[in-house]
Amino acid sequence: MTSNAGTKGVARADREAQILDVACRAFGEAGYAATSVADIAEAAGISKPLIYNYFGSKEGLHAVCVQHAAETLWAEFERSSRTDTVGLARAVVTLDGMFQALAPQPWMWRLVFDPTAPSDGASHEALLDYERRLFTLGADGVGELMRLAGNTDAGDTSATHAVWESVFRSLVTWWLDHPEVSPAAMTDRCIRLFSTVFGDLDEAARAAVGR
Amino acid sequence: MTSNAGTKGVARADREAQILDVACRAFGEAGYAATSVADIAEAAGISKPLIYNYFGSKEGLHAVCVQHAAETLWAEFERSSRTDTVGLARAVVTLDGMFQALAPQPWMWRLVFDPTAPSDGASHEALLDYERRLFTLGADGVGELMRLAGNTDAGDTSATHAVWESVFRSLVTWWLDHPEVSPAAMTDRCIRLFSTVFGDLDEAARAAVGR
DNA sequence: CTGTGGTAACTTACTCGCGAGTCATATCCC
DNA sequence: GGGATATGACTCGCGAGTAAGTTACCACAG
Repeated sequence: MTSNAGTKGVARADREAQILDVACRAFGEAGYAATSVADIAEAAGISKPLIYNYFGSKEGLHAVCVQHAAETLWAEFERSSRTDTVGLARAVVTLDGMFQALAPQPWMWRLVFDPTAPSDGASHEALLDYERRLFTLGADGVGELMRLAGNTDAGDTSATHAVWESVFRSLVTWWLDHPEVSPAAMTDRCIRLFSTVFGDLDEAARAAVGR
Repeated sequence: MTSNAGTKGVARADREAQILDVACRAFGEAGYAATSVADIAEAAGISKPLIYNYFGSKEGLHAVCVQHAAETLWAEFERSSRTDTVGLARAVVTLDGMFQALAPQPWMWRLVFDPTAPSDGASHEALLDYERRLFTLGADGVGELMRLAGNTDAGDTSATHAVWESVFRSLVTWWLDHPEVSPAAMTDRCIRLFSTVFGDLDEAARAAVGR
């Protein structure tokens, strides 16, 4: 009986890309802690040592996954931030962009907000860096709104920022838990919710996302 | 050298209570996954097998901890729900009660909302039961507000409920991350934030918590 | 009031499985 | 032949769970 070892004619770069793709899904769907390297190898149809050859360690592979996911999400946040909208309109635009970006690869979200991710090492650094950038973006928006509302207390602003990020996350998470809802329908829902809570939205909000 | 075995004159019930207390802190502060039974035994100044004698398994111990914590939090939610407040006033009362209940034992919160808790078994059942009860309570409040606002869409109500729970959780979490803020100061902060976002609060909200 | 047996409280020193990480080796292509 | 691609079969540590034995307390017989 012949061994299964030996090249299969797949170049390293291609194999790395394939492993990365499989790993992103696995880490994103099951979480870092619940995913073993053997799981990923099996899902990719290769053996465990190949992953170690190419990525060094489980954490090294995770770091690359996280960087990829963070870049994807960050690109979307940045794009939204460059529209000339403010306040709730800006929020709606950002949510709408995120729904569209996540539709083909919903696991990317949980990959970035994985509570079982390691709390040190390269992947942790990548996440911290992403969170810092995201924080700045969110803090700008919230800070301005608070100033407009006449509240300049630092603690209040900090807490409001935390609440806003949490609202954003819960809307995305709710959508991820209801996969039958299209991105457009979810954006409409967000507009309705904001209208219900804050009163009718500025026309700008609807216009910004083409409603 | 003599062995260390043998009773130390501590009755089973007392020892169980002591282990439970130590375990609640450990699970609540580090999370279920990151806490080993040996850690708990060491923190309690006893040996691992004693825990197995009394609680059967790590998960069995966790189940008792979770039940204890859920009962504590639930008692507080129920108490708040029996006040004759509605809308934002009710929210403020509930937050205020939770801050006061958590002040002497802040780890109880993360014990209940631990993302690394097991996803089956007795402790999972206890958490599901708690969440179901909590869900009903929250759904009532949110549903009524949505109806008053003229929105009866089931999906909208479901999403709003998710957002409200997330807002509640993020306010508590923010407070837990700022231990220098007293419960009373945090309640004041919540009142200010709600006022900033929704306009001035009904006097009822302030009166309900004695401001 | 003093042995004495039974039981509850307690520990030391293990087993066992799982998953991260490694080593030696095999096959293929140029 | 030599380097890139690949794998089977390991080691190793950690944490859950256990078997077997040790000590202190207590009820009761003498």
